[in-house]
Amino acid sequence: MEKHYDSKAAEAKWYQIWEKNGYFHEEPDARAPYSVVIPPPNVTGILHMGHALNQTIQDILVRWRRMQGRNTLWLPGTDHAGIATQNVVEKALKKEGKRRQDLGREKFLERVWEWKKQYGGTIVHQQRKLGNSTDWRRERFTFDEGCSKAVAKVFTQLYDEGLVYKGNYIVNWCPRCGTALANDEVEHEPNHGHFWYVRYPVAGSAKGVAGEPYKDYVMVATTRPETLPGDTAVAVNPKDGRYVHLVGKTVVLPLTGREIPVISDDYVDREFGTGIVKITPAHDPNDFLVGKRHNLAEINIMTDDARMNDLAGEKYRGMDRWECRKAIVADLEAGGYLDHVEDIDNQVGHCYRCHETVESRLSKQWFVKMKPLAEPAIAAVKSGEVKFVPERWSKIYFNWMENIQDWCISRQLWWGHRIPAYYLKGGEEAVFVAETAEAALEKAKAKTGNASLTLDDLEQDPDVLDTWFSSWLWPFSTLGWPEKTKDLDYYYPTCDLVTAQDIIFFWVARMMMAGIHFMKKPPFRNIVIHGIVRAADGSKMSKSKGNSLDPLELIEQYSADALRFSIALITSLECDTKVNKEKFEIGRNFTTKIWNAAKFLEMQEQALATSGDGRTAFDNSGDGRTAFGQNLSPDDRHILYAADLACRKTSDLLEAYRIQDGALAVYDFFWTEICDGYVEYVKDSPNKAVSVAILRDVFWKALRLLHPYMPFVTEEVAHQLGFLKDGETIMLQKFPEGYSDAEKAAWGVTEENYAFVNAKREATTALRALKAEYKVPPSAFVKVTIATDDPRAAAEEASLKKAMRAESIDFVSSGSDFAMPSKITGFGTVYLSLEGLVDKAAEAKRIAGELQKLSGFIKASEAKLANENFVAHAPEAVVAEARRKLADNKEKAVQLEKLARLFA
RNA sequence: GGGCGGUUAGCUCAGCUGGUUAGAGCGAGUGCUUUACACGCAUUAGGUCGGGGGUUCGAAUCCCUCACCGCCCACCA
Repeated sequence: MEKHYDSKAAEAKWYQIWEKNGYFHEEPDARAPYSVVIPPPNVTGILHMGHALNQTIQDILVRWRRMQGRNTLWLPGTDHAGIATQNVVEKALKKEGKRRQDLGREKFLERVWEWKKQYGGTIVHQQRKLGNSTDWRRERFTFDEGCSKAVAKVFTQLYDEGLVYKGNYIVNWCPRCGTALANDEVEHEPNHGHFWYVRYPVAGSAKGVAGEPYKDYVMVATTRPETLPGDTAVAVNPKDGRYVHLVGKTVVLPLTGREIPVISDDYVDREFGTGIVKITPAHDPNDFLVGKRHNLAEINIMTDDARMNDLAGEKYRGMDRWECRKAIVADLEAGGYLDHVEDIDNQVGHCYRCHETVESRLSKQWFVKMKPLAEPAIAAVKSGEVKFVPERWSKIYFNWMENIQDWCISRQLWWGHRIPAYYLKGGEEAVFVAETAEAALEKAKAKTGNASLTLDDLEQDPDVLDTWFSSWLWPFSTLGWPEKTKDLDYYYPTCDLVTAQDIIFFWVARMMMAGIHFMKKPPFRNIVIHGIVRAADGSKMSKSKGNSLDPLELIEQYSADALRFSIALITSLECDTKVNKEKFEIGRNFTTKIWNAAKFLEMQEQALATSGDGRTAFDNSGDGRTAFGQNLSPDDRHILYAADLACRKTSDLLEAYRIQDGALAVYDFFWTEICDGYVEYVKDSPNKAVSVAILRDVFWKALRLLHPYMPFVTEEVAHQLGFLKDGETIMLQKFPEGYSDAEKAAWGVTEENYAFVNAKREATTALRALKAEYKVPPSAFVKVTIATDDPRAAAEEASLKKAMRAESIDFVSSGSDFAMPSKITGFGTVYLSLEGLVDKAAEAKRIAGELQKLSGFIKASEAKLANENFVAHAPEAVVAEARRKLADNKEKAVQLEKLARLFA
């Protein structure tokens, strides 16, 4: 093996082999399936830390299940991302001095498809760098032919069921993007604005004095004076004694002379502003609802790009909304209508894409009625059919689902699934919804009785559907729906959905609804929610802030395995993950450790080969284990026990989605048990051939346990060490399950032995600590005395001598008594003979401190044991443990007192 | 305003349904070029588990309350 591991070469080589050999791809068969669909990243996207986290978790689960023998599908793909993609292409056009309108719809869409062909694969290539074992042969795109068919079918079916409707509605409108935005797509931000207090004269009021043109008026406070021309009422609270007498009267709308009614409505907050609100149904969502309740006219005074239209009045027509605000305020002031202005802090909505201030606007949009879809989706989680991991997210899900609003699904874009609704040219009244234009034509003929209609007489709705309208079908549209395919039959419902908390509403909840409605089964069994990757200071990573880490750079610097393992180790499903670059050194260091340990094993085997022993004890057939013989040493049996434990633990933890704990378990097994523990033993093992064979066996187990976390280095090492031949892959090896009871019995692998060796190591640690405490150089050979009654102890003399760097070890019975510094361990009391000089005063002081601490513990334990209730109620094991601990501490105290006398 | 989390060692976090003297990694200190590995080995020091109350023989863990931090939803004309 080479001195250093070349991660780049290994990653490039193995990924290509895996993909080419079709290891990521399976076909339905008799085995149990394990399927996962990837949350499709935007086709415009580039890989960021969020993807790295999300996909690492999925790949760990997928590779683990595959090794368990499940028929595994991890389906990749991308999202066509309506606005984002259109923006990218429009930006490119702008550089050529063109707008999309200059090209026209057809040509523009061609441009977008061209763009997609050229750049759309970026993220898909980047994902390969992570080592994702996604089935690229089944890669899908939300705007491909199959997904588009599914979308048309779904829209049509929902329409036929009365769940899709077209309505006049107040929507959030982005004047720059020229499209409606869902509530979730509006970002509210604090704004320092103004409150303009405006007098609306009561109709018929007499002229007033100078500066107050009318005697009787109501005072309205508004933050948006530019919408004034659209007012169709002013409202007061019905319980507001100050104003009830006005209800039913009319006031004159300033600057227009139009008379509008005073109405009463609970919506008005008596405490806020003046308690009188101007009602502009066409430009405010709350006013819109008030208007509906009171049958008010809806006067839309703005154009699509937020300029004033004809209805705003001759003077303001064509002005942009902010200009108009200035003009109207000036005119109100000039006319004596403006009473005063106050500063106010409020929230203003912005477009999540372009950050333009959102305008509430009346328009015709398509909606999906959500209540009937939500109910069964709530029930599926309530019944436990679908589970959230961690469970607490179900609360958030319920909260949203139970208060669900209708979903505005139309978008005024060109890039997206065109709404399959058709109108007769020249009239918008009659709508024909069908999956194809031809089918719509048949409907039109039937409805109108006009058999001579042709496709030319129809025009399709110009709008497209919200991107999520294709994403919510992802778990089944990608498997072939609406066709009845084998894949659909076999892989649906999927098993786990892994995603971040931020798209529970956008995506997860909607997939639940669509899956249940169209497939009659929820789309997945477990919804695994992980946190968000944050910068070291806890803030969100963003390119503009410059605090984001680039996974590709991290791979370049530390390797893909390092990135994956580090992420797995530092990420808990419970909370967000804060990362900085240094965190990835954990994985990098671990990769190096694995490589070096492999080199050690190789060297040991080569040494055996030249000495004639060869690799006799190891046989890679079957599960790679063999009878190691009957006379294994305690250390041999110890590592076998540890390996057995690690296998069981890792599987159990992964089963519970405790990916972090699983990573820690394997890490600890490999580093602490194998490298720090067993490798040190193997170096001087009295029975090298057997010990090296055992090392080889547990090494192979460890590699397979690690493979889901670190696919590349495990594959490379498995081949380097000859665990696998050319043409084989670790990906498809069996995930290790631990040893059988028969094997463990034959080898004498027991928990007692495991504890015994741990105790032995504790004795070594204690001795080293004694050396350090008394400033004895670690390399110095010392005289050691161990007081113990364990009959197995003396047999460990050789290995202890080596580990302790002891010149001699005297084993004596436990009652013995020496005035030497000592430590009590599970192995016995370890004494260090101090032949050198020690600062007596300092030692006495230190010992006194320790004694004090110890007496505190002893007092506490004694009190505990004197407590009848404790003895009566606590489990026996706990009481026994307490007694033993007390005895230990008392013994320790006795030793310390002796030592104290020595230094006195 | 409604909802959900969090507060444990200098930092990032474990600690599952209450039970030894509360753990890990990083960081810090000290000592080691012992031929797998300084991306390493050995060793040491750091915490009255946010405050207060309660339940219990026993609370980081359960309950109440307060404080602070974060996120989500709805938003005030």
